Amino acid sequence: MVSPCNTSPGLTFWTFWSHIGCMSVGRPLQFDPRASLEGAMEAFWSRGYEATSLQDLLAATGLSKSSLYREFGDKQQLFAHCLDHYCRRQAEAMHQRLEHSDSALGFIEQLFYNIADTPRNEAQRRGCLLMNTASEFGLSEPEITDRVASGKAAFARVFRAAVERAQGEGDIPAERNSKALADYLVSNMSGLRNLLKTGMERRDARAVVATMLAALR
Amino acid sequence: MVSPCNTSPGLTFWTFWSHIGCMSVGRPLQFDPRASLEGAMEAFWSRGYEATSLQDLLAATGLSKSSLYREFGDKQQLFAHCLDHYCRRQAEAMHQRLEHSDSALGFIEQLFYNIADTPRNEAQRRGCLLMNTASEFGLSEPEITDRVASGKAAFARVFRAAVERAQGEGDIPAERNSKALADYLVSNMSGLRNLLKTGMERRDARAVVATMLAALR
DNA sequence: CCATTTCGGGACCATTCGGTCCTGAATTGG
DNA sequence: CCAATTCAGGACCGAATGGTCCCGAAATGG
Repeated sequence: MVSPCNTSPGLTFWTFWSHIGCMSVGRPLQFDPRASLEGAMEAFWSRGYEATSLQDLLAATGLSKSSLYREFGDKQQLFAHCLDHYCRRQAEAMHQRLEHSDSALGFIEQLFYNIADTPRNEAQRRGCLLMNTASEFGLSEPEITDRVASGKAAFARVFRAAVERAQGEGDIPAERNSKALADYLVSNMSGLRNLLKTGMERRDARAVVATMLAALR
Repeated sequence: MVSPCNTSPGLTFWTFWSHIGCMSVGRPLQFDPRASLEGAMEAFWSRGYEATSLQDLLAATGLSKSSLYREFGDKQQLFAHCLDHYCRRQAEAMHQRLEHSDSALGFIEQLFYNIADTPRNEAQRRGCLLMNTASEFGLSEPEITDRVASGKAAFARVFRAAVERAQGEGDIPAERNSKALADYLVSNMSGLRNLLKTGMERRDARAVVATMLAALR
């Protein structure tokens, strides 16, 4: 009986034997867990949870079935990891873009117009994995619902920071409730992306964005 | 060989023998096709397309497997009928409520606040079947995509009528583009309902609605 | 070179999937 | 009562589902 030592970054955990040290004997990982996770995320993002089969996941990750189960557990656990990864990645990217933008309102505007400009094909108009998940699962699976809630909160936090910076920059009235505006932006993000899935034209989408932005002033 | 005569209202079709007349010999329908369709619609509405099994549909319709297939065809055809039925029913109900409302803007406000007030449980926060479908299928299945597009158009039409009436009543500036506002309302309907699926509190949802309504003025 | 460890692939599992079809019962008009 | 018709239920189907497990191969530290 030896201290379990998993070399995978994401799933490593430490027992009370861990101070002994983790001797890496045996065959090392032959794949990049991050890349595999990313691949699975892409698959779920494109097709949703139910419609993504294990076959799809094997193809997307490049793993064998046994490797996938050993590394990520069952389908739902893998999905949970993908969702977390997506939210962290996406929220961080938004945060970065906000930081490097000289106008917070400009950041918001560009973000939404970029979404409105999404080309009209299936591969690109796949929505937001987080809100897709909210739509598919709703409040049915607590395991998922919790992650969706915290993911949504992460997005809202970035939006709120953007709103408050825009208020400091004089682009949004200071008396507006930044939390409500942040939720409003999340709502419109979801709504707009969903509308794009109905096949809406680019110019119509841009008109919706313009209308939505008017509420910020 | 006799002229096929289907007593079901939804699926009746006429051959070139139909002028002979449709003699209703044999055992008549033992179920109400409308009620069965409604039941199937409820099931799809609650669980989505993929997650709803034939077993679920049999339970929801009260039909035997053979009856269901004879009456509605396969799962996807049944779903298409349910989606059409939902859009017709829902758009008509909205239209009625608009007609009987003395303020078009009030109609819009009440509609959205009612959504925001949806109790926080799984059964009630199941979103809008149309937008759920857009989310689940996206642009992948042409058969579905077309229906989603026309369903969305039906909703937008009601909203547009409401906006234009509100403009006539002086509640929305006449120079605002009613088509863009209508799409904006559809977008927010979808976004708000999706946000509710993340477990959002009632008061936060109402704050989002208030923000969204501000864009109309 | 060897003992140890974990790799990857696939055989195998029961279950469920959507879907077809057969059969006896039920209900009709004549 | 009979012939005609179509009902409802379930047996049955192949395929695919998510998931487990075994085994030879491979890569390690000593």
